[in-house]
Amino acid sequence: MDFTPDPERSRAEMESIQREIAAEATFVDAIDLTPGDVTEGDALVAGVDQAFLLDEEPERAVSAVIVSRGGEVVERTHAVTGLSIPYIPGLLAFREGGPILAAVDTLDCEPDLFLFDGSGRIHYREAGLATHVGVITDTPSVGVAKSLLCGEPRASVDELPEGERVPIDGDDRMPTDEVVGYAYQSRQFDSGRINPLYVSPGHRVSAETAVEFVAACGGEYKLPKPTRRADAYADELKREYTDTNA
DNA sequence: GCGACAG
DNA sequence: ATCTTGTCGC
Repeated sequence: MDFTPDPERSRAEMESIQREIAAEATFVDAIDLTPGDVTEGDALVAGVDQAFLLDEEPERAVSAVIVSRGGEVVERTHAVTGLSIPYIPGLLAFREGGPILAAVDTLDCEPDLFLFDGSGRIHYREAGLATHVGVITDTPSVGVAKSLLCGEPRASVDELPEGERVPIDGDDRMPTDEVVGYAYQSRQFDSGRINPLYVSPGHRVSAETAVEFVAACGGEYKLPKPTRRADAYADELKREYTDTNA
């Protein structure tokens, strides 16, 4: 089945495709590597993020991918792609999925795990960006979002101590009651007012393991290092493509 | 009609 | 996501 994000689809078709993707997705561990392998340096982890050129017609996206192993960057690549549909909550993958795949396709290596910025199973149809791209590439993937799309934290997420996590249960807007992800406080300074990350399975990883992987990636900031690096790289590229054309 | 809503 | 410098607070 071809799940390539086609922006020309009608909204109903996109939603239908997402249900098919969710059916194909695996929300249990189906990966050889463990979070420990990330720490030990035996896993190739790819961080993916984007920056946008919105003052153009059509708008363009700069998709950046940085692959590291044991904290060392081993490859980085990117793609600049035209965007055809606006951002619609729940349909993010149809706007950004194609551009991301364009960048991933230019990769020389084959990552063992992808970290996407956005949701995975924490999605109305359990098919967020991380799940969509994870299923298409059939590669283990994790979604790392900075805010919650849907689902209900089992407990208050305010003043969550560093390193702690709170399960996110599926709510009435979702087709499941299971734990679809975790609120995870990667960094916390003095008083607890920093929002946690919302980590969810993309494909071939369980919610529990997804958080462990994010924790194993480390980093001195809120975002896991692979994501932060991709973030910085995307911004750097954006500056380049802003003043020039090619 | 009202509220909620990844990036 | 993006527009944007300095600034309030620990």
